[in-house]
Amino acid sequence: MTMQENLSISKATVDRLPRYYRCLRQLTDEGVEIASSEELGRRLAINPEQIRKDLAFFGQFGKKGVGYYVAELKESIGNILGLDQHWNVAIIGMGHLGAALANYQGIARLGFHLVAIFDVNPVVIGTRVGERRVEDIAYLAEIIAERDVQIGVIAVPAAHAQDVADQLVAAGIRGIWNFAPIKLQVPPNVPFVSEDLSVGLSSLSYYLTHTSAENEDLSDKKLPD
Amino acid sequence: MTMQENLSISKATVDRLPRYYRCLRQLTDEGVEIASSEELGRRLAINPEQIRKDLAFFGQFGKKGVGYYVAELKESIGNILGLDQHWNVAIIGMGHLGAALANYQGIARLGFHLVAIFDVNPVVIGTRVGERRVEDIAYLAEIIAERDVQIGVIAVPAAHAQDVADQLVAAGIRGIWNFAPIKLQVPPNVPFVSEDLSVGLSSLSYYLTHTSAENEDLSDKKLPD
DNA sequence: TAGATTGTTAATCGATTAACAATC
DNA sequence: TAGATTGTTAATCGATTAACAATC
Repeated sequence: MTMQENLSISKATVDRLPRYYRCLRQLTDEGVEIASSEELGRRLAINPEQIRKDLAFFGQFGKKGVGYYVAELKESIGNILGLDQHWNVAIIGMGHLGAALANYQGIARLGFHLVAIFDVNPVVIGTRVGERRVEDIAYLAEIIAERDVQIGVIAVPAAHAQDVADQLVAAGIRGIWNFAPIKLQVPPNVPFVSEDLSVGLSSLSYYLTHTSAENEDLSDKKLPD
Repeated sequence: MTMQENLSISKATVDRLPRYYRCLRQLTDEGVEIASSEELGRRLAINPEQIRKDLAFFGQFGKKGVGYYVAELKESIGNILGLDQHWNVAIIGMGHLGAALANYQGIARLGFHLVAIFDVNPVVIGTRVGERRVEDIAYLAEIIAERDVQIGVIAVPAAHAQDVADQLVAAGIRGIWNFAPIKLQVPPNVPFVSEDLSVGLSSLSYYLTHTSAENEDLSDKKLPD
């Protein structure tokens, strides 16, 4: 994922927040009510100091000598990430990747609402993915306005990605989650995050090639489930 | 994607190599024979100095006063990434994500060979994905040995990911590309790269929440096509 | 030759880690 | 109170950027 930071919070810090959030959810599920930065660090393989530092950018969430109240911290980080807001999402491109994203539980689990799906292929248009109908991309602007879509997910071939991005921007989208391996050009007020899966596989190849019997542990890109 | 570096090449550098490689491919397709670090930097939105620095870790690939011969540099970076080697890949889990990965052109385009697909679901076992038959995960070890699989791709639900990883390791897998949002525990000699898509979407939410009219440009995770 | 661009060293910048006073 | 753990400042470490000599 790529994103240029603003304010003074580094991208590294922002990228760790979702991981803290997920961990706190798990702790909630396990019935754990209090966790120290040490415990969080153990579970995430992140330095406790790092965690405390990251959190300190946003406020004071812990109790000295005690730790963090899991429910409280989860709520706070959720708010920092904006997960308490109502985000309507549209996916553009119903190829295999688009379909996987449309069915990806993680999106709904984080509270995002998939409200529109688009494709250009007449064979695909009109079919259903989950409970949603695939719309003709010709009606992109119209439907985005109608359904108040804030986030567009680009899952079209690289050759069409910039065009789709332009259309999304023209339609008033607020942010883009891009899966096409191109350098997206969008106005500075439209944040976007790009994912490039091939980087992960290629770098794995690199590590396989360069580590005979060395110790490995590469882990920190991203993960659906 | 996450990976702990070895030797002295930083993960940041390794993660940029695939991007250089893709750019050089595009230049090849465009018939461009020579490119300067400046030109590469423009196309990738990376500092020319950064590019020269990254390449310098591996050797001297350019010609002073001239630039880089595209074909040569592409070949060199391909070799550094180990893309010249023959990698056999198996995907475990034929849910929507697994199916998307099985159909993901990027894998084949980089020269990886998808030689096995596994699932537990009897309904899915025996069906075909592309030209491959989905195998019963019960035969994982057997088939991995038979087909000489080096790379395992974990696309099963988080709850089963560690179990699958253990099986892969026992079967003698050399590296793992993991899509489950868990902290994988594997022996130090088995490199792995983890992808967590939800990080990208959550951080987009963060940037949308924290940048009213600021300028944005988040870009550097990963991207399929 | 003059101009361009690399490879590499030095300077800067930023992120991570260590240390510790504050305090629950 | 004594022990634990935070929040935060200082120290370290590493990565990026700038500068420039080498040279095509």
